[in-house]
Amino acid sequence: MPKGKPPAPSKSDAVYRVLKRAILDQALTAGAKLPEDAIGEKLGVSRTIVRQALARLNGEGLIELRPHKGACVAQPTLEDGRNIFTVRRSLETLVVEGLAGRLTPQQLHLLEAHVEAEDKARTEQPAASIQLAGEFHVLLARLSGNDILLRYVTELVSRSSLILSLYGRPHSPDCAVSEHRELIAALARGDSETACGLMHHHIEAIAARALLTKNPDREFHDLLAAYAKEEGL
Amino acid sequence: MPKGKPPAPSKSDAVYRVLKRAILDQALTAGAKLPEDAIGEKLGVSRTIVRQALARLNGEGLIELRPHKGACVAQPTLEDGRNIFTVRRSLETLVVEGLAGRLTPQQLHLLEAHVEAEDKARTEQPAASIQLAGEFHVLLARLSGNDILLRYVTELVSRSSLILSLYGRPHSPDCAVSEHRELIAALARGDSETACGLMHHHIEAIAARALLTKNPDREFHDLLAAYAKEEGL
DNA sequence: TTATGAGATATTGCATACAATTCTTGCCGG
DNA sequence: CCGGCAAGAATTGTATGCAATATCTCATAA
Repeated sequence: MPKGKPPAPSKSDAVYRVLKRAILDQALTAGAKLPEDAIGEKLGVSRTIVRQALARLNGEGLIELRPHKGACVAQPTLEDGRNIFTVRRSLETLVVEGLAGRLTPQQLHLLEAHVEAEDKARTEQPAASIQLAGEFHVLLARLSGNDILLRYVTELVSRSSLILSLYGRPHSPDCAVSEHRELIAALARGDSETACGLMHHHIEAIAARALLTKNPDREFHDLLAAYAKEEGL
Repeated sequence: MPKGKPPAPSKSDAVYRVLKRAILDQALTAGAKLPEDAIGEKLGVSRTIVRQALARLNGEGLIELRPHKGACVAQPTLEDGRNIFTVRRSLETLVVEGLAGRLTPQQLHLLEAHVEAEDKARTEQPAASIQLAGEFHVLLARLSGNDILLRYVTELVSRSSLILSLYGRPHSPDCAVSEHRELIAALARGDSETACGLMHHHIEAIAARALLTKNPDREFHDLLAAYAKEEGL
């Protein structure tokens, strides 16, 4: 029986997951300060643990870690946003390219069930909708069987949520469920060409929705922020 | 003068760089144990610092971090190797796609100077040759101006070194300098199509050289290792 | 009123001490 | 001679304390 061991539910991991979820749910909005002490006290662990979690989140680009100034939820610039979606487009196209025509019936069922859940959430609980949409892309990457690819896609999807919260229209569903359905259909019939094209445009559509710059001042703000960062301010 | 501040020469970073270099230079061969205490003593820092560096290296896939059992240099499986090169091919093609025809004369000169250094090192100090070949790819990614892309390519190039050391023919130059030259030429004349094709095949060639399985037993070994890992052994 | 600067406060950087777990060694029984 | 077991050693996981740095407060002077 392939049981392995319960993967050592380390405290650091727990804190990491809590913070990540809080960020993705926008309970912690972009730019929010993340003092080690306060977090540790709230969660009942020492600063050591919190520090590890923060370091990991920093590595994944979800928070920024300025020396002697503490951590805060990352505020990706518009350029970061564009870059993230550029890489996402490339990698997720690679995912579907490897998946077309190679999905087992079980895997197809998994995907369809997920999309159905998305559809249901879309009307019943719009909050979870965003999360589910992201998880669809992660699920696709997982099915590719390529762990490295999975890791990068997961990271990029997470960061996309930040982008959306900063520049997207509030509460806009970031993925159209219909596009997910079309994609699954193309994958099922092994039409790699169409599937890649669909994913390509799907990501473009997400990027378009996410990079709306709901606030015109934001561009200016980012421009300044970029210069400020170069000067270490 | 855009000076910024001296980027806070944190001790953790220093240890991280030392260990990373040691791994990439194969001073620490794959599978080598990395006891926190010993490293800390050697480098004159506390375990706290070493731990941070190890966590970061773990995040980048250069070491493995087994709970309560310590860290060791990662031993990527052949499948990991294939996955890494698959993603590299996709991302580095994206790099040249964005670079074709957009390189300034200064940037072109930088690339040519680098290749020249590679060529010189190829005969004079074959050890540095491998490192320089990797840095060429990182340099290209940097010129793309896409920070996310740069981060991923850097990571993948590093991990490729590990793959090469495990499965490649010893001391084989992992990049043909001539291929780098052709690529630069295509980029200079803005021939995106050709440049992408060249990069595509270049990565394929690297993968072929890196995944030779110089030792036939290795496949078997990896197979066992994969199963063992599932059982938590 | 505004700008400046010194002191106070808060937060991070780092090292050390202790607890928990795993690995080693040597003994004992079969 | 071999296998199992228990005590000890070694190594990692976590918490805490001190030092260094940044931030804030507020008084003082132009």
